[in-house]
Amino acid sequence: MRASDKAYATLREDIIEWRLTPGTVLAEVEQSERLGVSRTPVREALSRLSAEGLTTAAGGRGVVVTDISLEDIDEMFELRETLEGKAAALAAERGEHAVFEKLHADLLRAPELISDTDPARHEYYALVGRLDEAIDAAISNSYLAQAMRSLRVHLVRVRRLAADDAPRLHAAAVEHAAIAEAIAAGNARLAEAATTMHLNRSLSHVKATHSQH
Amino acid sequence: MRASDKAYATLREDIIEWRLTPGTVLAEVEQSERLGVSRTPVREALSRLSAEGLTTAAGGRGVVVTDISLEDIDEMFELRETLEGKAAALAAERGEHAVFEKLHADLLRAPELISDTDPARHEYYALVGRLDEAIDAAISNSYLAQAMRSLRVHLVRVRRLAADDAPRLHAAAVEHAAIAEAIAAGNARLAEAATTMHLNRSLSHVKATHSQH
DNA sequence: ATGAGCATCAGTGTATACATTAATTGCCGT
DNA sequence: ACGGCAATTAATGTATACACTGATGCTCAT
Repeated sequence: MRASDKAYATLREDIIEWRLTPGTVLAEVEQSERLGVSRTPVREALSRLSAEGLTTAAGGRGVVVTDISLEDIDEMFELRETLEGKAAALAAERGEHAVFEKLHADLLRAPELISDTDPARHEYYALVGRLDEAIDAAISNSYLAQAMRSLRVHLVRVRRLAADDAPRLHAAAVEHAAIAEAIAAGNARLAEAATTMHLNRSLSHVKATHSQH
Repeated sequence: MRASDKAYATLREDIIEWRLTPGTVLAEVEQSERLGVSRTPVREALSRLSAEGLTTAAGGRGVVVTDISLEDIDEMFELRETLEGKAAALAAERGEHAVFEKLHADLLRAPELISDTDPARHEYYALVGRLDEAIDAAISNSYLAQAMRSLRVHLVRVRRLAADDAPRLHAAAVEHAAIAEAIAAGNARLAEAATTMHLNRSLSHVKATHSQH
């Protein structure tokens, strides 16, 4: 593994997990010492992070971890609704029905995964990730897929803030199942509507839990 | 101006203007000699270009200029329709009407700019650029604006291929004017429809001129 | 003659020394 | 005492030397 990859992965993880909080300045020398590599791979890593929007170049004086405001969350979900709504519709038109029928069935059994002892809900999130990947593959549009991937990075940060509880995850699984079902049925408008509903409920939940802080 | 900025600007320009054709490998030492800077800023520039998608990292062996296939153009316009349609609708809801009334009036006078002697049609493209900027500002959504900016880089490359002729530019100006008018009227659905029409006509024109080669 | 293995080389990956810039602090003048 | 200018310093920006990896081509053995 290249040193720049290591630096990038570590910093990215630290930012997404909120160990590095917004406003923190990431100085090259400081991070190179912390990560045990030289400045060059650190520069490369910071450059990649800034391109993703996780950090922002602060005019000559290092890069700072990007903040996420309440308006940011609204904006992100507005774009997300546009992109994922279109993606769901395209998947309904172009996807393999069998793939989404399988996902639909798996998602209906998701409560088993949530009631599991794993506090991080790895299996549940892996299943939802499989739905995302299936949609990505079905749309046959690398530019749209790329736009969704860029956005997902920021959404993961938001999710870490929301602290999904079991009731919300159960409801979300049902919503995901509805999306998969609509795609499997080849119903583009229904798939888009199901996505819109799911995202609006997610946003409401995020804002509700966020307002408690 | 920093050396890395210079390297980035030069390479970007060369790729967009098709002086560097798809498949060309950009070796660090080679480019550093050509641009008169050391390898470090060249690396930085290539990194930025790859993040934008203008180049693709070819597994350890340098980066290559990204190709644009016919399918790519279809995919780009599919995403563009999604993003710009939404943007036009939001601008109709949130924008300053006066700004778009002014743009509407200016766009109706665009034929004067096209019949001008300037072969590059700087003034015309500057006017269309002002419409884009006005929409960007009106939507109040930095994530959506960012997604459109990322896409525009690739669209400029496509436009260079299409070689817009005067008749098409006249028609496009009318289409742009219709978008500005709908936004000024605060009619979101009309603005989205006008955008859809414009983009479909643009795509047809691009594909028509492209198929001649 | 052909195939496999080794050696050479070209290229990127990393470290570090040096240049440059911008901010902060201290001093001087008013 | 306050404000501005200058010097210092700490950070990034750049260049370059070195390391390492992957590829290509040559040689030797079968």
